[in-house]
Amino acid sequence: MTRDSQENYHHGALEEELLSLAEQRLNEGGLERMSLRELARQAKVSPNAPYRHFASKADLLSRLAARGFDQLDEACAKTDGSIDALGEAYVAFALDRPNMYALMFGPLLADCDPEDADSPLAVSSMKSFDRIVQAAGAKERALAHWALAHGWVQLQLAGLTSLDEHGPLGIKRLRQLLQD
Amino acid sequence: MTRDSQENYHHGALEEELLSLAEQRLNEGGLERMSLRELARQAKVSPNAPYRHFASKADLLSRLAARGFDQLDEACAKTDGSIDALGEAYVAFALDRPNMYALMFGPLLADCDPEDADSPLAVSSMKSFDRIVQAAGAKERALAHWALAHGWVQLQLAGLTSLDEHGPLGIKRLRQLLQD
DNA sequence: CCTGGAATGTAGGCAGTGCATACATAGTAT
DNA sequence: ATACTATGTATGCACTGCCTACATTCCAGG
Repeated sequence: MTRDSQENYHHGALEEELLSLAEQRLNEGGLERMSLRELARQAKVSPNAPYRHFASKADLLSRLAARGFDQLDEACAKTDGSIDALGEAYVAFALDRPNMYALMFGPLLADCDPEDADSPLAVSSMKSFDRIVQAAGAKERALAHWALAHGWVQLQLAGLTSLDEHGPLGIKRLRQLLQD
Repeated sequence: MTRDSQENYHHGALEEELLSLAEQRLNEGGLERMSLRELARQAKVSPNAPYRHFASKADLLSRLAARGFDQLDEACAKTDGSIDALGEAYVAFALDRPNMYALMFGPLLADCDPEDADSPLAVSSMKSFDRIVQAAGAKERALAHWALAHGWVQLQLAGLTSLDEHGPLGIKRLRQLLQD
């Protein structure tokens, strides 16, 4: 190795930068076009360097999803804690970061769940769930509200809601429509 | 080419077999492990043969998703047409074919929607939507019911519902929980 | 019948990927 | 100073989607 390369042979904070780059790339482009090799390229590092910090690509994505749940929880923490306010913040977050939201509720979540309960993703997702439970008062009620918000988000992201001529719907309105 | 290969040089129904194999492989294994080349291998055909029937892998998957919507619609058609019965059938279908359901509501749906409205996927998904609208009586009401059912399915598939100690919830119960 | 084009298959190759193994270098505790 | 560990590089393998070129088969119009 040459002399001057000694100064940056070690990156110093590769793990953080990789996650940050991945998040950026996820929010702009999408999940399909993201590869470990390209992340390494952007971090100006060899193609295999990421493997010193992440066991696999799925591991990297799992960490990223955990970060997403943390951000979601942070956004929810800024509300007054009522179910409606929480629902608004939840939907706004998902619509603002559709790719991140898709990743968070992708196959990674279902896979990691049973295996080890203290993986970053399991921990962060549970924290989000706990907040919803607290706002709803009971687990079953929390599940119901979560299901409605989640489904509503998904339908909007899939473009299925372009047929409502009566302006944008809110969660409260959806709940009303469910009562007749 | 040798003499005996003349009899099966042309497969005859490659398109249908590829879709069928893909569906099978999707329902068993999952989407990640499915590759065009492997489908071609299973159909005993050259790696590039699929490209005579599908413009790309995404095209194949889009066709497969359309098939999924057709199957969903078929399952819904067997009910009495009430919202509750339709919801039950909907949820049962999704839980029975989780990977197919995930594909149907994956990025392909959002992508194809605006471009051309008569792609197989757009046509089949709209047909499903129309059935829900008819059962619900109005578009907005249909969207609300759809969102609840869809979200509930997703939460179950993600394994987030393992915390309900009070036995399995139904959609009707969920709707009750939303009313207080 | 036969013949020319369209449909459908094969052959080979390219760029890119995730990942395994082996090796080099930098930081750190003793 | 020296051993150890963390972090990076080099090389390579098997695989993928997809491109271009070529071969074979089917089928309609003379």
